[in-house]
Amino acid sequence: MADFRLYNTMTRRVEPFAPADGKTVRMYTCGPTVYNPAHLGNFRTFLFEDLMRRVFALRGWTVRQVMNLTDVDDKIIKRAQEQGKSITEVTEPVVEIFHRDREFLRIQRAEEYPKATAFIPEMIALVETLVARGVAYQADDGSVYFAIGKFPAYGKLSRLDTREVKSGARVLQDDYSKENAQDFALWKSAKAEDEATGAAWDSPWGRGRPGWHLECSAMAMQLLGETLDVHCGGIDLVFPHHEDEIAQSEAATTKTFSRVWSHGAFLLTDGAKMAKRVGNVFTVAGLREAGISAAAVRHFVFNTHYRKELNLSDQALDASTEAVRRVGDFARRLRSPATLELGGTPGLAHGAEAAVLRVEEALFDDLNAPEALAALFDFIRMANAELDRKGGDREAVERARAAFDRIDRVLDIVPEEVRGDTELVRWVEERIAARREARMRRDFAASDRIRDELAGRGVVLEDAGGETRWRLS
RNA sequence: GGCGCCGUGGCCAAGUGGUAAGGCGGCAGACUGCAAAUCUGCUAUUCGUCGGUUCGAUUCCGACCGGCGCCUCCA
Repeated sequence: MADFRLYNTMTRRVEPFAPADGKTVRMYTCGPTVYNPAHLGNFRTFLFEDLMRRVFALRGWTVRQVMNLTDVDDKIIKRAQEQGKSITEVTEPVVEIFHRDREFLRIQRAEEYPKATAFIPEMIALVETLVARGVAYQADDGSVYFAIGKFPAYGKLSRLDTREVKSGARVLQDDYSKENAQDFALWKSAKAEDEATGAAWDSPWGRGRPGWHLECSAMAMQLLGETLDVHCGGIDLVFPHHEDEIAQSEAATTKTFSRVWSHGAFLLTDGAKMAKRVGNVFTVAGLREAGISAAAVRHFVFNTHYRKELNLSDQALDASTEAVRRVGDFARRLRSPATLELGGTPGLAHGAEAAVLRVEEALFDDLNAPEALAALFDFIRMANAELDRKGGDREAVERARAAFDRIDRVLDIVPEEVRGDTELVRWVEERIAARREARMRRDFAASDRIRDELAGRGVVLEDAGGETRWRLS
Protein backbone atom coordinates (compact mmCIF):
# COMPACT_ATOMS: atom_id res chain seq x y z
CA MET A 1 0.00 0.00 0.00
CA ALA A 2 1.09 3.52 -0.65
CA ASP A 3 3.03 5.24 2.05
CA PHE A 4 1.47 8.01 4.05
CA ARG A 5 2.98 11.38 4.74
CA LEU A 6 1.90 14.20 6.98
CA TYR A 7 3.32 17.59 7.80
CA ASN A 8 4.43 17.83 11.42
CA THR A 9 4.46 21.28 12.96
CA MET A 10 7.01 20.10 15.52
CA THR A 11 9.64 19.37 12.89
CA ARG A 12 8.29 21.70 10.19
CA ARG A 13 8.57 18.88 7.71
CA VAL A 14 6.41 16.40 5.85
CA GLU A 15 7.18 13.02 7.38
CA PRO A 16 6.04 9.41 7.03
CA PHE A 17 3.08 8.74 9.27
CA ALA A 18 1.42 5.66 10.73
CA PRO A 19 -0.39 5.06 14.00
CA ALA A 20 1.87 3.81 16.76
CA ASP A 21 0.07 0.48 17.00
CA GLY A 22 -0.26 0.15 13.24
CA LYS A 23 -4.05 -0.04 13.38
CA THR A 24 -5.84 2.72 15.19
CA VAL A 25 -5.08 6.41 14.86
CA ARG A 26 -5.60 8.20 18.13
CA MET A 27 -6.48 11.70 17.08
CA TYR A 28 -7.19 14.68 19.31
CA THR A 29 -8.78 17.73 17.77
CA CYS A 30 -9.24 20.98 19.66
CA GLY A 31 -12.91 21.85 19.48
CA PRO A 32 -14.97 24.99 19.88
CA THR A 33 -15.51 27.15 22.92
CA VAL A 34 -19.26 26.99 23.14
CA TYR A 35 -20.35 30.50 24.01
CA ASN A 36 -21.32 31.45 20.46
CA PRO A 37 -21.98 29.44 17.32
CA ALA A 38 -18.72 28.51 15.64
CA HIS A 39 -17.97 30.51 12.49
CA LEU A 40 -16.74 29.32 9.13
CA GLY A 41 -13.15 29.85 10.13
CA ASN A 42 -13.60 27.35 12.91
CA PHE A 43 -15.34 25.03 10.53
CA ARG A 44 -12.54 25.20 8.03
CA THR A 45 -10.39 23.58 10.66
CA PHE A 46 -13.05 21.03 11.52
CA LEU A 47 -13.44 20.25 7.83
CA PHE A 48 -9.70 19.73 7.52
CA GLU A 49 -9.89 17.32 10.45
CA ASP A 50 -12.87 15.58 8.88
CA LEU A 51 -10.83 15.11 5.73
CA MET A 52 -7.95 13.76 7.77
CA ARG A 53 -10.05 11.17 9.57
CA ARG A 54 -11.65 10.04 6.32
CA VAL A 55 -8.27 9.72 4.65
CA PHE A 56 -7.05 7.66 7.60
CA ALA A 57 -10.04 5.40 7.08
CA LEU A 58 -9.36 5.23 3.34
CA ARG A 59 -5.86 4.12 4.18
CA GLY A 60 -7.35 1.30 6.20
CA TRP A 61 -6.80 2.56 9.72
CA THR A 62 -9.40 2.74 12.43
CA VAL A 63 -9.84 6.24 13.80
CA ARG A 64 -10.50 7.19 17.36
CA GLN A 65 -11.07 10.93 17.33
CA VAL A 66 -11.73 13.06 20.37
CA MET A 67 -12.92 16.64 20.07
CA ASN A 68 -13.32 18.63 23.24
CA LEU A 69 -16.04 21.15 23.87
CA THR A 70 -14.75 23.97 26.04
CA ASP A 71 -17.72 24.76 28.23
CA VAL A 72 -16.04 26.80 30.94
CA ASP A 73 -13.94 29.87 30.19
CA ASP A 74 -13.84 33.64 30.66
CA LYS A 75 -16.14 34.47 27.79
CA ILE A 76 -18.72 31.92 28.82
CA ILE A 77 -18.69 33.17 32.38
CA LYS A 78 -19.00 36.74 31.21
CA ARG A 79 -21.97 35.88 29.06
CA ALA A 80 -23.63 33.85 31.80
CA GLN A 81 -23.20 36.72 34.19
CA GLU A 82 -24.67 39.21 31.73
CA GLN A 83 -27.69 37.02 31.16
CA GLY A 84 -28.08 35.91 34.74
CA LYS A 85 -27.62 32.29 33.75
CA SER A 86 -25.35 29.43 34.69
CA ILE A 87 -22.57 28.51 32.32
CA THR A 88 -24.44 25.31 31.46
CA GLU A 89 -27.48 27.28 30.41
CA VAL A 90 -25.25 29.30 28.13
CA THR A 91 -23.36 26.41 26.62
CA GLU A 92 -26.01 23.75 26.09
CA PRO A 93 -27.87 25.47 23.27
CA VAL A 94 -24.59 26.35 21.60
CA VAL A 95 -23.48 22.73 21.68
CA GLU A 96 -26.69 21.83 19.90
CA ILE A 97 -26.07 24.41 17.23
CA PHE A 98 -22.54 23.14 16.81
CA HIS A 99 -23.74 19.65 16.07
CA ARG A 100 -26.42 20.86 13.74
CA ASP A 101 -23.89 22.89 11.78
CA ARG A 102 -21.47 20.00 11.89
CA GLU A 103 -24.02 17.65 10.43
CA PHE A 104 -25.01 20.13 7.77
CA LEU A 105 -21.40 20.27 6.59
CA ARG A 106 -21.25 16.47 6.65
CA ILE A 107 -18.46 16.49 9.19
CA GLN A 108 -18.38 12.99 10.55
CA ARG A 109 -19.09 12.54 14.20
CA ALA A 110 -15.99 12.10 16.33
CA GLU A 111 -15.90 9.15 18.67
CA GLU A 112 -16.05 11.44 21.70
CA TYR A 113 -17.03 15.03 22.47
CA PRO A 114 -15.91 15.46 26.07
CA LYS A 115 -16.92 18.59 27.91
CA ALA A 116 -14.37 20.23 30.13
CA THR A 117 -16.77 20.42 33.06
CA ALA A 118 -17.15 16.64 33.01
CA PHE A 119 -13.44 16.08 33.66
CA ILE A 120 -12.75 18.27 36.68
CA PRO A 121 -11.40 15.40 38.82
CA GLU A 122 -9.00 14.32 36.09
CA MET A 123 -7.76 17.87 35.70
CA ILE A 124 -7.25 18.27 39.42
CA ALA A 125 -5.31 15.03 39.48
CA LEU A 126 -3.07 16.28 36.71
CA VAL A 127 -2.38 19.51 38.57
CA GLU A 128 -1.60 17.54 41.71
CA THR A 129 0.95 15.52 39.79
CA LEU A 130 2.55 18.67 38.45
CA VAL A 131 2.67 20.24 41.90
CA ALA A 132 4.17 17.06 43.31
CA ARG A 133 6.81 17.11 40.61
CA GLY A 134 7.68 20.66 41.49
CA VAL A 135 6.79 22.23 38.15
CA ALA A 136 3.64 23.93 39.39
CA TYR A 137 3.07 26.23 42.34
CA GLN A 138 0.24 27.94 44.09
CA ALA A 139 0.47 31.70 44.10
CA ASP A 140 -0.76 34.09 46.77
CA ASP A 141 -4.18 34.39 45.21
CA GLY A 142 -4.76 30.64 45.36
CA SER A 143 -4.31 30.04 41.66
CA VAL A 144 -1.92 27.35 40.52
CA TYR A 145 0.58 28.08 37.78
CA PHE A 146 2.88 26.02 35.65
CA ALA A 147 6.48 27.14 36.04
CA ILE A 148 7.84 27.15 32.53
CA GLY A 149 11.31 27.69 33.90
CA LYS A 150 11.18 24.15 35.27
CA PHE A 151 10.43 22.65 31.88
CA PRO A 152 13.51 23.08 29.68
CA ALA A 153 11.76 21.94 26.52
CA TYR A 154 9.22 24.76 26.81
CA GLY A 155 8.85 26.47 23.45
CA LYS A 156 9.89 23.57 21.26
CA LEU A 157 6.70 23.55 19.20
CA SER A 158 6.51 27.28 18.54
CA ARG A 159 10.30 27.71 18.49
CA LEU A 160 10.07 30.11 21.36
CA ASP A 161 13.83 30.00 21.87
CA THR A 162 14.22 31.91 18.63
CA ARG A 163 11.57 34.48 19.42
CA GLU A 164 11.55 37.60 21.46
CA VAL A 165 8.73 39.23 23.24
CA LYS A 166 7.78 42.44 21.54
CA SER A 167 9.65 45.25 23.13
CA GLY A 168 7.37 47.41 25.18
CA ALA A 169 4.51 44.95 24.83
CA ARG A 170 2.49 44.31 27.88
CA VAL A 171 3.67 41.07 29.28
CA LEU A 172 2.88 41.14 32.88
CA GLN A 173 -0.67 42.34 32.84
CA ASP A 174 -2.72 39.63 34.36
CA ASP A 175 -5.45 39.33 36.91
CA TYR A 176 -3.33 36.98 38.92
CA SER A 177 0.08 37.07 40.48
CA LYS A 178 2.71 34.69 39.24
CA GLU A 179 6.42 34.12 39.52
CA ASN A 180 7.25 34.37 35.86
CA ALA A 181 5.34 36.47 33.39
CA GLN A 182 4.96 33.57 31.00
CA ASP A 183 3.81 31.04 33.55
CA PHE A 184 0.29 30.00 32.71
CA ALA A 185 -2.64 29.15 34.93
CA LEU A 186 -3.48 25.52 35.52
CA TRP A 187 -6.11 26.23 38.11
CA LYS A 188 -7.72 29.59 38.67
CA SER A 189 -9.01 30.55 42.08
CA ALA A 190 -12.70 31.29 42.04
CA LYS A 191 -14.01 34.80 41.82
CA ALA A 192 -17.50 35.98 42.64
CA GLU A 193 -18.74 35.67 39.07
CA ASP A 194 -17.40 32.12 38.84
CA GLU A 195 -19.43 31.12 41.88
CA ALA A 196 -22.47 32.96 40.59
CA THR A 197 -22.48 31.14 37.28
CA GLY A 198 -21.66 27.66 38.49
CA ALA A 199 -18.07 27.82 37.27
CA ALA A 200 -16.32 26.89 40.50
CA TRP A 201 -15.32 23.55 41.97
CA ASP A 202 -13.63 22.34 45.15
CA SER A 203 -9.98 21.49 44.86
CA PRO A 204 -6.92 21.00 47.07
CA TRP A 205 -6.19 24.68 46.40
CA GLY A 206 -9.63 25.89 47.30
CA ARG A 207 -12.56 26.79 45.11
CA GLY A 208 -11.64 27.41 41.53
CA ARG A 209 -11.84 26.40 37.91
CA PRO A 210 -9.50 24.88 35.35
CA GLY A 211 -7.30 26.88 33.02
CA TRP A 212 -7.96 26.48 29.34
CA HIS A 213 -4.93 24.43 28.41
CA LEU A 214 -5.48 21.97 31.20
CA GLU A 215 -8.66 20.47 29.83
CA CYS A 216 -7.11 19.26 26.60
CA SER A 217 -4.21 17.57 28.34
CA ALA A 218 -6.42 15.89 30.90
CA MET A 219 -9.10 14.73 28.49
CA ALA A 220 -6.73 13.67 25.75
CA MET A 221 -4.67 11.52 28.08
CA GLN A 222 -7.74 10.16 29.82
CA LEU A 223 -9.49 9.15 26.60
CA LEU A 224 -6.61 8.37 24.27
CA GLY A 225 -3.63 7.56 26.44
CA GLU A 226 -0.49 9.47 27.32
CA THR A 227 0.85 9.57 23.79
CA LEU A 228 -1.42 10.59 20.93
CA ASP A 229 -0.76 9.81 17.29
CA VAL A 230 -1.81 13.21 16.08
CA HIS A 231 -3.06 16.40 17.68
CA CYS A 232 -4.81 18.90 15.43
CA GLY A 233 -6.08 22.44 15.57
CA GLY A 234 -5.98 25.82 13.92
CA ILE A 235 -2.57 27.37 13.35
CA ASP A 236 -3.28 29.97 16.00
CA LEU A 237 -3.28 27.31 18.69
CA VAL A 238 0.40 26.55 18.24
CA PHE A 239 1.22 29.20 20.78
CA PRO A 240 0.43 29.30 23.55
CA HIS A 241 -2.24 26.62 23.73
CA HIS A 242 -0.44 23.63 22.31
CA GLU A 243 2.87 24.70 23.72
CA ASP A 244 1.31 24.74 27.15
CA GLU A 245 -0.41 21.42 26.62
CA ILE A 246 2.94 19.88 25.80
CA ALA A 247 4.51 21.40 28.89
CA GLN A 248 1.82 20.15 31.28
CA SER A 249 1.47 16.75 29.74
CA GLU A 250 5.10 15.91 29.26
CA ALA A 251 6.14 17.33 32.60
CA ALA A 252 3.58 15.02 34.18
CA THR A 253 4.27 11.83 32.23
CA THR A 254 7.79 12.33 30.86
CA LYS A 255 6.40 10.86 27.66
CA THR A 256 5.88 12.46 24.28
CA PHE A 257 2.40 13.97 24.36
CA SER A 258 1.69 13.76 20.65
CA ARG A 259 3.77 12.09 17.99
CA VAL A 260 2.61 14.54 15.35
CA TRP A 261 1.17 18.06 15.51
CA SER A 262 -0.99 19.14 12.62
CA HIS A 263 -2.40 22.62 12.09
CA GLY A 264 -4.78 24.06 9.53
CA ALA A 265 -4.35 27.52 8.05
CA PHE A 266 -6.84 30.34 8.47
CA LEU A 267 -9.92 31.18 6.55
CA LEU A 268 -9.79 34.87 5.68
CA THR A 269 -12.56 37.29 4.90
CA ASP A 270 -11.66 40.33 2.83
CA GLY A 271 -8.04 39.46 3.33
CA ALA A 272 -8.21 39.41 7.11
CA LYS A 273 -8.40 36.55 9.52
CA MET A 274 -11.98 35.65 10.27
CA ALA A 275 -12.52 36.18 13.95
CA LYS A 276 -15.24 37.24 16.27
CA ARG A 277 -13.08 40.03 17.59
CA VAL A 278 -12.48 41.35 14.08
CA GLY A 279 -16.17 41.28 13.33
CA ASN A 280 -15.88 39.71 9.88
CA VAL A 281 -17.49 36.47 10.87
CA PHE A 282 -19.65 34.28 8.68
CA THR A 283 -21.63 31.38 10.08
CA VAL A 284 -23.05 28.18 8.73
CA ALA A 285 -26.51 29.59 9.31
CA GLY A 286 -25.68 32.56 7.09
CA LEU A 287 -24.45 30.25 4.40
CA ARG A 288 -27.61 28.20 4.48
CA GLU A 289 -29.72 31.33 4.19
CA ALA A 290 -27.70 32.26 1.13
CA GLY A 291 -28.52 28.88 -0.36
CA ILE A 292 -24.96 27.61 -0.40
CA SER A 293 -24.87 23.83 -0.22
CA ALA A 294 -22.70 21.76 2.06
CA ALA A 295 -21.22 20.11 -1.00
CA ALA A 296 -20.15 23.50 -2.33
CA VAL A 297 -18.57 24.48 0.98
CA ARG A 298 -16.66 21.24 1.13
CA HIS A 299 -15.44 21.72 -2.42
CA PHE A 300 -14.46 25.29 -1.65
CA VAL A 301 -12.47 24.25 1.41
CA PHE A 302 -10.84 21.18 -0.12
CA ASN A 303 -9.87 22.98 -3.29
CA THR A 304 -7.13 24.72 -1.33
CA HIS A 305 -4.48 22.82 0.58
CA TYR A 306 -5.16 22.84 4.31
CA ARG A 307 -1.89 24.57 5.15
CA LYS A 308 -2.58 27.52 2.89
CA GLU A 309 -4.70 30.51 3.76
CA LEU A 310 -8.03 30.62 2.02
CA ASN A 311 -10.05 33.73 1.31
CA LEU A 312 -13.82 33.47 1.50
CA SER A 313 -15.52 35.11 -1.47
CA ASP A 314 -18.85 34.89 -3.24
CA GLN A 315 -17.09 34.27 -6.52
CA ALA A 316 -15.16 31.30 -5.20
CA LEU A 317 -18.26 29.91 -3.52
CA ASP A 318 -20.22 30.26 -6.77
CA ALA A 319 -17.47 28.50 -8.69
CA SER A 320 -17.62 25.67 -6.18
CA THR A 321 -21.39 25.47 -6.51
CA GLU A 322 -20.98 24.97 -10.25
CA ALA A 323 -18.15 22.49 -9.84
CA VAL A 324 -20.18 20.43 -7.44
CA ARG A 325 -23.19 20.51 -9.73
CA ARG A 326 -21.04 18.85 -12.34
CA VAL A 327 -20.04 16.20 -9.85
CA GLY A 328 -23.68 15.65 -8.92
CA ASP A 329 -24.79 15.38 -12.54
CA PHE A 330 -22.12 12.80 -13.10
CA ALA A 331 -23.08 10.87 -9.97
CA ARG A 332 -26.67 10.72 -11.11
CA ARG A 333 -25.66 9.62 -14.57
CA LEU A 334 -23.50 6.85 -13.14
CA ARG A 335 -26.27 5.58 -10.92
CA SER A 336 -29.01 5.76 -13.52
CA PRO A 337 -30.47 2.43 -14.66
CA ALA A 338 -30.34 3.76 -18.21
CA THR A 339 -26.59 4.20 -17.96
CA LEU A 340 -26.13 0.63 -16.86
CA GLU A 341 -28.34 -0.46 -19.73
CA LEU A 342 -26.28 1.41 -22.31
CA GLY A 343 -23.10 0.17 -20.72
CA GLY A 344 -19.55 1.41 -20.72
CA THR A 345 -16.22 0.48 -22.23
CA PRO A 346 -13.09 -1.26 -20.92
CA GLY A 347 -11.44 2.15 -21.01
CA LEU A 348 -14.03 3.42 -18.57
CA ALA A 349 -13.22 0.77 -16.01
CA HIS A 350 -9.47 1.16 -16.33
CA GLY A 351 -9.64 4.92 -16.23
CA ALA A 352 -11.84 4.82 -13.15
CA GLU A 353 -9.45 2.62 -11.27
CA ALA A 354 -6.48 4.70 -12.30
CA ALA A 355 -8.33 7.72 -10.94
CA VAL A 356 -8.76 6.06 -7.57
CA LEU A 357 -5.04 5.40 -7.37
CA ARG A 358 -4.27 8.98 -8.26
CA VAL A 359 -6.70 10.26 -5.65
CA GLU A 360 -5.22 8.03 -2.97
CA GLU A 361 -1.71 9.01 -3.84
CA ALA A 362 -2.63 12.68 -3.53
CA LEU A 363 -4.52 12.28 -0.28
CA PHE A 364 -1.86 10.12 1.31
CA ASP A 365 0.69 12.79 0.50
CA ASP A 366 -0.10 15.29 3.26
CA LEU A 367 -3.81 15.42 2.43
CA ASN A 368 -3.44 17.01 -0.98
CA ALA A 369 -7.14 17.43 -1.61
CA PRO A 370 -6.74 19.93 -4.49
CA GLU A 371 -4.78 17.32 -6.40
CA ALA A 372 -7.38 14.71 -5.52
CA LEU A 373 -10.09 16.98 -6.89
CA ALA A 374 -8.12 17.42 -10.09
CA ALA A 375 -7.97 13.65 -10.43
CA LEU A 376 -11.70 13.40 -9.81
CA PHE A 377 -12.53 15.96 -12.49
CA ASP A 378 -10.24 14.28 -14.98
CA PHE A 379 -12.07 11.06 -14.18
CA ILE A 380 -15.44 12.69 -14.71
CA ARG A 381 -14.48 14.06 -18.11
CA MET A 382 -13.02 10.75 -19.22
CA ALA A 383 -16.02 8.79 -17.96
CA ASN A 384 -18.59 11.08 -19.57
CA ALA A 385 -16.82 10.67 -22.88
CA GLU A 386 -16.64 6.90 -22.55
CA LEU A 387 -20.27 6.64 -21.51
CA ASP A 388 -21.27 8.65 -24.57
CA ARG A 389 -19.97 5.74 -26.61
CA LYS A 390 -22.54 3.35 -25.08
CA GLY A 391 -20.13 0.46 -25.13
CA GLY A 392 -22.54 -2.07 -23.70
CA ASP A 393 -20.19 -3.17 -20.93
CA ARG A 394 -22.28 -3.27 -17.76
CA GLU A 395 -19.42 -4.37 -15.58
CA ALA A 396 -17.42 -1.35 -16.63
CA VAL A 397 -20.23 0.89 -15.40
CA GLU A 398 -20.32 -0.94 -12.11
CA ARG A 399 -16.59 -0.58 -11.68
CA ALA A 400 -16.83 3.12 -12.45
CA ARG A 401 -19.57 3.44 -9.85
CA ALA A 402 -17.44 1.70 -7.26
CA ALA A 403 -14.48 3.94 -8.07
CA PHE A 404 -16.56 7.08 -7.81
CA ASP A 405 -18.07 5.98 -4.51
CA ARG A 406 -14.66 5.26 -3.07
CA ILE A 407 -13.50 8.76 -3.95
CA ASP A 408 -16.65 10.48 -2.77
CA ARG A 409 -16.61 8.63 0.53
CA VAL A 410 -13.67 10.86 1.38
CA LEU A 411 -14.55 14.12 -0.30
CA ASP A 412 -18.33 13.85 0.09
CA ILE A 413 -19.15 16.59 -2.38
CA VAL A 414 -22.23 15.29 -4.14
CA PRO A 415 -25.03 17.84 -3.72
CA GLU A 416 -27.78 16.93 -1.32
CA GLU A 417 -30.52 16.78 -3.93
CA VAL A 418 -28.63 14.17 -5.90
CA ARG A 419 -28.01 12.01 -2.86
CA GLY A 420 -31.45 12.02 -1.39
CA ASP A 421 -34.09 12.07 -4.13
CA THR A 422 -36.10 8.93 -3.63
CA GLU A 423 -39.80 9.71 -3.44
CA LEU A 424 -39.49 12.04 -6.39
CA VAL A 425 -37.79 9.47 -8.54
CA ARG A 426 -40.76 7.29 -9.38
CA TRP A 427 -42.96 10.20 -10.26
CA VAL A 428 -40.25 11.86 -12.35
CA GLU A 429 -39.47 8.70 -14.22
CA GLU A 430 -43.11 8.08 -14.96
CA ARG A 431 -43.43 11.59 -16.38
CA ILE A 432 -40.27 11.15 -18.41
CA ALA A 433 -41.68 7.94 -19.89
CA ALA A 434 -44.89 9.75 -20.83
CA ARG A 435 -42.89 12.49 -22.41
CA ARG A 436 -40.84 10.00 -24.38
CA GLU A 437 -44.03 8.65 -25.86
CA ALA A 438 -45.17 12.12 -26.83
CA ARG A 439 -41.85 12.80 -28.45
CA MET A 440 -42.06 9.55 -30.39
CA ARG A 441 -45.33 10.84 -31.79
CA ARG A 442 -43.50 14.11 -32.46
CA ASP A 443 -46.11 15.79 -30.31
CA PHE A 444 -43.71 18.40 -29.01
CA ALA A 445 -46.45 20.50 -27.50
CA ALA A 446 -47.33 17.66 -25.16
CA SER A 447 -43.66 17.01 -24.58
CA ASP A 448 -43.05 20.58 -23.54
CA ARG A 449 -46.13 20.54 -21.30
CA ILE A 450 -44.65 17.64 -19.37
CA ARG A 451 -41.35 19.39 -19.15
CA ASP A 452 -43.10 22.48 -17.74
CA GLU A 453 -44.95 20.28 -15.31
CA LEU A 454 -41.67 18.82 -14.08
CA ALA A 455 -40.09 22.25 -13.99
CA GLY A 456 -42.89 23.30 -11.68
CA ARG A 457 -41.48 20.85 -9.15
CA GLY A 458 -37.93 21.98 -9.79
CA VAL A 459 -36.97 19.16 -12.10
CA VAL A 460 -34.88 20.05 -15.11
CA LEU A 461 -34.68 17.64 -18.03
CA GLU A 462 -31.73 17.00 -20.27
CA ASP A 463 -32.08 14.96 -23.43
CA ALA A 464 -28.78 13.37 -24.23
CA GLY A 465 -28.49 11.03 -27.16
CA GLY A 466 -31.50 8.83 -26.67
CA GLU A 467 -31.67 9.04 -22.89
CA THR A 468 -33.25 11.70 -20.77
CA ARG A 469 -31.45 12.75 -17.62
CA TRP A 470 -32.87 14.98 -14.98
CA ARG A 471 -31.79 17.00 -12.02
CA LEU A 472 -33.19 19.47 -9.57
CA SER A 473 -32.68 23.08 -10.43
C1' G B 1 10.72 44.87 17.11
C1' G B 2 11.07 39.04 17.10
C1' C B 3 9.30 34.55 14.58
C1' G B 4 6.70 32.70 10.31
C1' C B 5 3.58 32.15 5.90
C1' C B 6 1.99 33.68 1.12
C1' G B 7 2.22 36.31 -4.04
C1' U B 8 0.96 30.98 -10.49
C1' G B 9 -3.98 32.74 -16.60
C1' G B 10 -10.30 37.12 -15.92
C1' C B 11 -11.44 34.54 -10.78
C1' C B 12 -10.20 30.14 -7.37
C1' A B 13 -6.00 26.92 -7.14
C1' A B 14 -2.13 22.30 -7.56
C1' G B 15 2.80 21.52 -8.80
C1' U B 16 8.10 20.42 -10.15
C1' G B 17 15.61 21.92 -10.90
C1' G B 18 14.30 20.32 -17.25
C1' U B 19 10.49 23.61 -19.33
C1' A B 20 2.91 25.10 -16.14
C1' A B 21 -2.83 19.91 -12.87
C1' G B 22 -7.87 20.87 -11.97
C1' G B 23 -12.36 23.99 -11.19
C1' C B 24 -15.22 28.49 -12.47
C1' G B 25 -15.75 31.94 -16.46
C1' G B 26 -15.08 33.05 -21.84
C1' C B 27 -14.71 31.82 -27.27
C1' A B 28 -15.47 28.20 -31.32
C1' G B 29 -17.34 23.43 -32.90
C1' A B 30 -20.09 18.52 -32.42
C1' C B 31 -24.70 16.63 -30.67
C1' U B 32 -30.04 18.43 -30.38
C1' G B 33 -37.40 19.53 -32.36
C1' C B 34 -36.09 23.50 -28.60
C1' A B 35 -33.22 23.85 -24.30
C1' A B 36 -29.83 21.89 -21.13
C1' A B 37 -26.17 18.64 -20.17
C1' U B 38 -22.07 16.24 -22.32
C1' C B 39 -17.90 15.91 -25.53
C1' U B 40 -13.86 18.33 -28.66
C1' G B 41 -10.60 22.49 -29.52
C1' C B 42 -8.84 27.33 -27.96
C1' U B 43 -8.10 30.66 -23.56
C1' A B 44 -0.35 31.70 -18.74
C1' U B 45 6.15 31.03 -24.13
C1' U B 46 4.74 32.11 -18.35
C1' C B 47 4.65 31.43 -12.46
C1' G B 48 5.22 39.59 -7.73
C1' U B 49 10.08 42.59 -9.14
C1' C B 50 15.39 42.68 -9.62
C1' G B 51 19.83 40.09 -9.11
C1' G B 52 22.68 35.34 -8.15
C1' U B 53 23.77 29.82 -8.38
C1' U B 54 23.10 26.22 -12.50
C1' C B 55 23.85 23.39 -18.90
C1' G B 56 18.88 24.82 -17.38
C1' A B 57 14.70 28.03 -12.10
C1' U B 58 8.26 29.09 -11.62
C1' U B 59 10.79 25.52 -8.46
C1' C B 60 17.44 26.88 -4.84
C1' C B 61 19.91 31.63 -2.64
C1' G B 62 19.73 37.10 -1.77
C1' A B 63 17.42 41.85 -1.93
C1' C B 64 13.14 44.53 -2.72
C1' C B 65 7.71 45.31 -3.34
C1' G B 66 2.85 43.63 -1.88
C1' G B 67 -0.62 40.70 1.37
C1' C B 68 -1.39 37.87 5.89
C1' G B 69 -0.55 35.52 10.65
C1' C B 70 1.55 34.52 15.69
C1' C B 71 4.08 36.97 19.81
C1' U B 72 -2.97 38.93 23.95
C1' C B 73 -7.06 31.72 26.94
C1' C B 74 -8.51 33.31 18.76
C1' A B 75 -9.77 27.25 14.64
